[in-house]
Amino acid sequence: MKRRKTPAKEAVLKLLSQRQKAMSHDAIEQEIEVDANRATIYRVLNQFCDDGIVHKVVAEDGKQYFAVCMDCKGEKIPNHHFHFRCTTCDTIECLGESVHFSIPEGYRVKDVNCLLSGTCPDCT
Amino acid sequence: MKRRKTPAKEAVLKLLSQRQKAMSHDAIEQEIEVDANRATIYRVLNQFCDDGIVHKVVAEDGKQYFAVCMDCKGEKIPNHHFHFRCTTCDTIECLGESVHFSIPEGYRVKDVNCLLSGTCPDCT
DNA sequence: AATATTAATGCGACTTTGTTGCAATAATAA
DNA sequence: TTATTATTGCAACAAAGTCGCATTAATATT
Repeated sequence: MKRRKTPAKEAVLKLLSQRQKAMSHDAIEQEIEVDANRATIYRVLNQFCDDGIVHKVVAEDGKQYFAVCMDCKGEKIPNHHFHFRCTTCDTIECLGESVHFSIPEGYRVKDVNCLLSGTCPDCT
Repeated sequence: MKRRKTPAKEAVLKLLSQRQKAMSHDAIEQEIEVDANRATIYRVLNQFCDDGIVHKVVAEDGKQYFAVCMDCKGEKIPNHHFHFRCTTCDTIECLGESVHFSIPEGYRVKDVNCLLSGTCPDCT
């Protein structure tokens, strides 16, 4: 399926690129420059995820956050480092720090999701 | 507010104690020995959380999982160690291993949520 | 043991987050 | 300029949780 360039896609990607942080659908819809339907935004975001342009983090609030992750460009599973969620400005950013762990015998790890939360420097 | 001993509470706590793992509301409702309304189960679980008897983990699927955590008994914020979610049997368990990290200046960490996922020994 | 107090329950309605089917629209290719 | 089909909007839907309110039932009181 070939991809087409559309206003919605451009706007979402622009917004996500400007912010360095992961945003919820909600925040994206509010701050985006174009009017776009909720479904459209989700579809655009999911497509970006599929294409590896954007990645998705699920926070302790159960919501999905999307970001153009700068540090982990290209990684298919970009969650092996810590993320930080600021509960004040409600965004998530990648921290450079990698996650280290060792697990007991018999466990097969397919995904790593490490999220710290609190307040970020901008909100202190 | 004083707490009362009710069938629903006993059943939930019994189930959660038998399993060593965190279960979703859904799983609890299915496996519980008593009939209980969805709202009731959630209220019971949340009350247990408030009382520090049970704790809650939110997984990458965005759902809440509840467990009587054996290792972190008494801890108010019991998430400073890794959790493991088995995507086959759909339960979460506490791994003993603690989470170590250092964060850049200016960040104030209030909560730690580290979840590995894959398949557990029982499901391999 | 009978009664009063109020925590706990069930029900239904509601919210939020996210997805999906379908017809209409609009990028791209021809 | 037209044909192709990716994308969009809309509405409906689904799942996870929460909440208000009247009813029920633990506990305390007499």
